[in-house]
Amino acid sequence: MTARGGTSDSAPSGESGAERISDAEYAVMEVLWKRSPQTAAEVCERVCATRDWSMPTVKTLLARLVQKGALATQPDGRRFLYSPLIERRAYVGTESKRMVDRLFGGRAAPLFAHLAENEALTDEDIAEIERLLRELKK
Amino acid sequence: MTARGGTSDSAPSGESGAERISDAEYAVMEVLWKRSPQTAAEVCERVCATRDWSMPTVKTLLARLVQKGALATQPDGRRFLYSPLIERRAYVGTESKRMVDRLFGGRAAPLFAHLAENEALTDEDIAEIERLLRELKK
DNA sequence: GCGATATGACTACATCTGTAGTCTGAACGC
DNA sequence: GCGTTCAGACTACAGATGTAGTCATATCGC
Repeated sequence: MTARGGTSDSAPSGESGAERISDAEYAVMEVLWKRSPQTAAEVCERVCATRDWSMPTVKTLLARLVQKGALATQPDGRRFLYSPLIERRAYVGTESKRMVDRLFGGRAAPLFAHLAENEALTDEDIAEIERLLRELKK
Repeated sequence: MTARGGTSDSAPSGESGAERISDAEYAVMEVLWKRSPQTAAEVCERVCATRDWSMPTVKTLLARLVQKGALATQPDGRRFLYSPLIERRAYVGTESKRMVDRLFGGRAAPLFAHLAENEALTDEDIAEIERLLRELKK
């Protein structure tokens, strides 16, 4: 939740460390969750045009993610191959829960009400949610 | 909305300004959404013990929120009475959507899948969501 | 083998956020 | 009226984040 806010106390994925992954860092993680390992240059190819970043920016973000324990490095000649150390689903789960806790006191129904009101639910979403609800009731 | 991260571009509630409300600032807004107008001292009474903050901290957060356009001030003698300029529901809606956009590509069903997996859905939530689904299908 | 180069290491700086201290003066209370 | 006090205004500082530049060097390629 984007309230951005520095000194938070949640782990990137609940594993180790206590740092958060920032928006910019998350964009880098997304690239590597899609495909890894990759080099810094490869990551930049995928993200620099859309985000209007330059290579030094990506390198900084990668280094910070390594520092935070979110990425692993594997030497490959003069460069590193970067791989995620946290799973996307774990990260997404933690962040989702954190937002629900923060904005909705941990309750999912109010969140759903909000999304429904704002027409953020497609017919597909509805069908999928109904399917999930059926499974939950088993 | 959590990835904390400074220079974001979303408005507190889509009204004016381009600043985000941080976690700490949000705690202050919550107090004033519950009851306003209130003075800085009153806000501190409600939040300083639980957050282990002192009065200067609250005053800073209030001033920043005023600067961001999220709070209005009404002189009352030597002090101000603070009131929200943005509605909680608007803020919560924006933040929810932002997170769904960011983590789930704007789709709500995957979010529910995550919450369901993590047992974040109570029986009450499920019943409520079903009710909302029924209304949506009308 | 050697010059070129890519890339990590390191640095820079502005802004935001978290937390709090200091000071002044208008309001307050006696 | 006057001393006191409270609270806004202002300041401070550390850490996080966004964005990027510089440099040294090991690897690369010829």
